[in-house]
Amino acid sequence: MRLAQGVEWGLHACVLLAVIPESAALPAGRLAEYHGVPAAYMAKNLQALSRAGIVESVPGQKGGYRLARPAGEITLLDVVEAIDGTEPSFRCNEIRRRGPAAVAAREYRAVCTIAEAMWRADERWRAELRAQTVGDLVAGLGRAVSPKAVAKTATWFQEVLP
Amino acid sequence: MRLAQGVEWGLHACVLLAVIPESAALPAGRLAEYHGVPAAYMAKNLQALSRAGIVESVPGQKGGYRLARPAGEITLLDVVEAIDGTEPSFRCNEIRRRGPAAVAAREYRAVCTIAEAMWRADERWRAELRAQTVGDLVAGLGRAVSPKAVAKTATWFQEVLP
DNA sequence: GTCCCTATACTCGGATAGCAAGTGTCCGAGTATAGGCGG
DNA sequence: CCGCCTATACTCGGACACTTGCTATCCGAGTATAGGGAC
Repeated sequence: MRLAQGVEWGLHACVLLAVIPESAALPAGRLAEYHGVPAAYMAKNLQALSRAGIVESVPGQKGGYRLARPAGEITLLDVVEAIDGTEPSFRCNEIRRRGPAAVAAREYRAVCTIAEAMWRADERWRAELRAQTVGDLVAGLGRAVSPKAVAKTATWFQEVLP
Repeated sequence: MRLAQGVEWGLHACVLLAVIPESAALPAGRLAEYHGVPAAYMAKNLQALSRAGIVESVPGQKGGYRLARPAGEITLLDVVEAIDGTEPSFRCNEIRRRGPAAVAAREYRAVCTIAEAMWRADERWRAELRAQTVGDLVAGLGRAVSPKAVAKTATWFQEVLP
């Protein structure tokens, strides 16, 4: 089970968008440049975030992307589901209804016990992601990233932000 | 993010192996037949379970597979990791170290905040799977599966078990 | 000097190839069994 | 009648094609900007 690569990029992009001035917008190319990833693919993932209403796009020259709502109201689950999809990781194919022990469909009222257990674990995973927001990540940034990196980022901002 | 198909089959297979007499062994072909799935692919997954020490194989004629230890000591996580692998769903590529804001490797002592959050969610998922055993599934089987299906399974057992 | 218009350059958005991993399959090595033979 | 031996048939185990979905890319539609011209 592997989460899509774009989830990592989407999360980093959201964090970066959360620390720029609220009125400014950062184009996909710049976001890709900052993270050292292919611009075209980063753009694709940003489109997914846009469709989900997490970021909003500003068209035209000097346009780009910015957060559609405060970072504290964007959960990690929002970002993950926007890029990776909402369906649970475990998909029940009801194989219990096949083979020699199969009985009439009427008999299968209770949900498959195995699927139930797997979906419960899935829900735990989602609950944890739902409990944390992009704002929390930004708040914890001070102790996690070195002052030098902060300074270089600030310099980069002055270059790309008008 | 999609869990491998084989996980579902492996779990169902373990449940079935848990309800047959302890000394008996069920070949891969029979397990596949019971669940209505391709025999060759079911065999592949059983091999993974065998490598992980969850089931043990009995070679030769009248051979097959049986649980390597009591069902109560086989967690769902054991089965999932045996088939789907043990690496976490989120893979951190350290993209923070790339691009114009990158600094010396020495500065990145703290783990990436985003990866930390994702891995914590992953651990919640694993903890939930670790808390439930194949034995628990078997215990809950009585209320989940209809008496008719139980009867048909018993009949099938009499055909395939010597 | 101010306002309006036009051309530009930049942006996003969706449609299009490439590749890796999961899915599905096959055949060979090994072993417990069943039958036959000899004592 | 009993024990041993051999041939058999069945099992698992690993190596080989194929398909789906993620990865990566490109080009067209749309818009705010910047510059120039008219008043």
